[in-house]
Amino acid sequence: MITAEHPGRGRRPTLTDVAARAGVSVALVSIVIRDVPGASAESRQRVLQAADELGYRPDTRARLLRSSRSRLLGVVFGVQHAFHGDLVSGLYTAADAAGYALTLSAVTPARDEQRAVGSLLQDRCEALILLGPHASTSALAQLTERLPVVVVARAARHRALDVVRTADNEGVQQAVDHLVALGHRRIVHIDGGRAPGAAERRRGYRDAMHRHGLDSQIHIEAGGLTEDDGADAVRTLLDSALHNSVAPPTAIAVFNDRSAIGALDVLHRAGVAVPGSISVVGYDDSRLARLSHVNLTTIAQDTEQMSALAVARAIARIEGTPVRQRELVTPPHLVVRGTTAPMVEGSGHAQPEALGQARVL
Amino acid sequence: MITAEHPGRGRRPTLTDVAARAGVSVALVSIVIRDVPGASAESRQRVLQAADELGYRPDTRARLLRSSRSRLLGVVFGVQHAFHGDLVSGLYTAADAAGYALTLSAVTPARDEQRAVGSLLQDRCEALILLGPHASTSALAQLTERLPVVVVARAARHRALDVVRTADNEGVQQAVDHLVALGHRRIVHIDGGRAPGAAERRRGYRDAMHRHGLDSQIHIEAGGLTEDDGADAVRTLLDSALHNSVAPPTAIAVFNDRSAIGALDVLHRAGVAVPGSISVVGYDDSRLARLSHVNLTTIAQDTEQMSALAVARAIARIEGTPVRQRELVTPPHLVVRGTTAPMVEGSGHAQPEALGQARVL
DNA sequence: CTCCGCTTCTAGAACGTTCTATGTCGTAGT
DNA sequence: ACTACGACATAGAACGTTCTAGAAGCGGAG
Repeated sequence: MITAEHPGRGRRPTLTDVAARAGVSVALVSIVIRDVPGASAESRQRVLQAADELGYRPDTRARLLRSSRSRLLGVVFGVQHAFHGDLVSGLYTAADAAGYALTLSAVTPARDEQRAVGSLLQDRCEALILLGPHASTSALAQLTERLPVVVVARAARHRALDVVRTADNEGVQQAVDHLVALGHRRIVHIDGGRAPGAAERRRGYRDAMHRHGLDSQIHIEAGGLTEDDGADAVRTLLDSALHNSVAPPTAIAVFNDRSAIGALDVLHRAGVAVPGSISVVGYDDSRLARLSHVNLTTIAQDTEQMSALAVARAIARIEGTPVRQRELVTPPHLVVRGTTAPMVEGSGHAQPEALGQARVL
Repeated sequence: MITAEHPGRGRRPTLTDVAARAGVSVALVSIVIRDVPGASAESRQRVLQAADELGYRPDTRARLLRSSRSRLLGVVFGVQHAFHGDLVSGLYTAADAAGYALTLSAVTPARDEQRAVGSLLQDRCEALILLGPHASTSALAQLTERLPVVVVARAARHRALDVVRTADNEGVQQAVDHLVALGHRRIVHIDGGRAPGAAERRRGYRDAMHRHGLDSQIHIEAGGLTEDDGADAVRTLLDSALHNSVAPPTAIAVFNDRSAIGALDVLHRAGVAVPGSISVVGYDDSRLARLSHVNLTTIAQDTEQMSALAVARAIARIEGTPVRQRELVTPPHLVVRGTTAPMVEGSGHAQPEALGQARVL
């Protein structure tokens, strides 16, 4: 594919070089390279051969400079978040299909969002796609004065902002529905505290419990978004079951996978069988959840659809297509793995012998 | 920072606009914007104000087009690998400090390395930095005919390729040294099979054991790079300790963190105390290892130094600075966390009661 | 033979920068 | 008073591409 003809690294070949070698004008070479009508089959062939021999590659920057359109979407993502990685994958394919290209700009511990956005602004992007941005809604809104902005995986209510996110409440509802279908009734929610999305997931839990007539069973345990938060919450649950002789839950819907993993860890160490005695559902379908020894039933956000929507929306804005709502909410879906099972008779009752070790922790 | 003066999204302001508003020539504006000598304090002030009022941003592409130098480094990374994320972070800061900019190009399940590289080639990068590339060494070498190529975190022996990687053998040696210093003697290595770097880590294990006069204790258990591989290996170890009444190891040095986590999981479930009965060392210092409930002692690759070296090397090639070796090998370092502890008397001997549950798995 | 229309090709002007060369000051040296 | 010089400013050509307008060639209709 890459011909080794000209090993010299001196100057990269330009249209002029190709034109000279093929014995035609620069304009004609441009026509052939872009594969637009206006050249005979014969010269087309000749030009392509010359280009190949020289190892010619069009210079994107010069190309963009000339044409007012850049067909370029800027993407800001967190280099740490596995979830963003999935989204970026989807963005590439969606943009590709629409004939747009992507420029990535990473947020790292040493490179804040502002710099990431700044570098994209200089790059002639026609729109910005921001994955889970930390900036305030008003700061984001200000950006829209320069170019369309699509916020992904985060809520942001503003008339100028487009938002693509998952229906977090529905996700938790699905988790609860699943657990109820398995026969569970004492279902606890370990929440995400003040994390983005946490409020909505709490709401989803309450609604679902209510819908199933389980209002009396509603129990929200304070959690967070790290493994430790989940671990703490489960310790609290087990302790109160032990001391106050409260019946322990038979199922737990956790705010996210990380927290769920902390929860699982404590359950294992306490000798509580999962899913034998307690079923656990996470949220995110992160890589962690898929690990065979974790094998966590969880709620997946459809990253593919989200990125497709984000790209579509960005392009709609660029091209001035009228759109209905500013907020696109995709449905999440349940991924059943190994941490949920039908409730067996009696397993719902306190099992002192199984919970005995809980104090060790 | 971003003035809202001109909400119109029509045309982004150019040097000409700023020049007109400030009442000076385009060239002078260019001088001021680039902050090079050749403008009076007074007009500098006036130009900057005009630029700010218009919300002017230099157009990177036009800028690059004009100047032969692009000061741009192309980076190919896998969007899935947490490790690459760390490297990218480091690359940004290193490049920044050297006055270079980065263009990222991601490898995703649907976008192979060739495309990632191709897009960078069109972007006028002056050098390529490839993180853990999959392409064959000869394919990589061919690229060097066009521009300097630095391969990171992977071995590649070729006279035209620069390589930055970690001394994998030293890493395992440090792990063994640490364990020996804690009093351990029966130290097993769960290896990485045919994974890149596995052979060298095996070698490091053998050398270190030999250096400590523990040749008779050398025991390499077949592993791999996933959690399951580690789990399987530990099961084998425990089984053979039980059936053949072989003394079980008091410490395990595992190929990588993922495999170590699988190993830890099996140990926990088998009721073997870590680090009470068995110490475990991982490799990579991945995010997983740092999780509080995992808290794995591990070997860290110095991503910061690796990325600094990669950038430095790329720039050296670009600027024609002569360099000594083509291969830069950085030393890894031990990160002591909670899965290693001094060997206690007697803990090295078979503990049937502790291993009893191993068969359950 | 002229004129039209078609296809194929080309010259030359953009695009937004930077760079080179040159110009215009005012001040100081002879 | 003439030159010399530094500091500041500008005109205009690049960079590699695309785009607009038009030229050249050619076959066929009038």
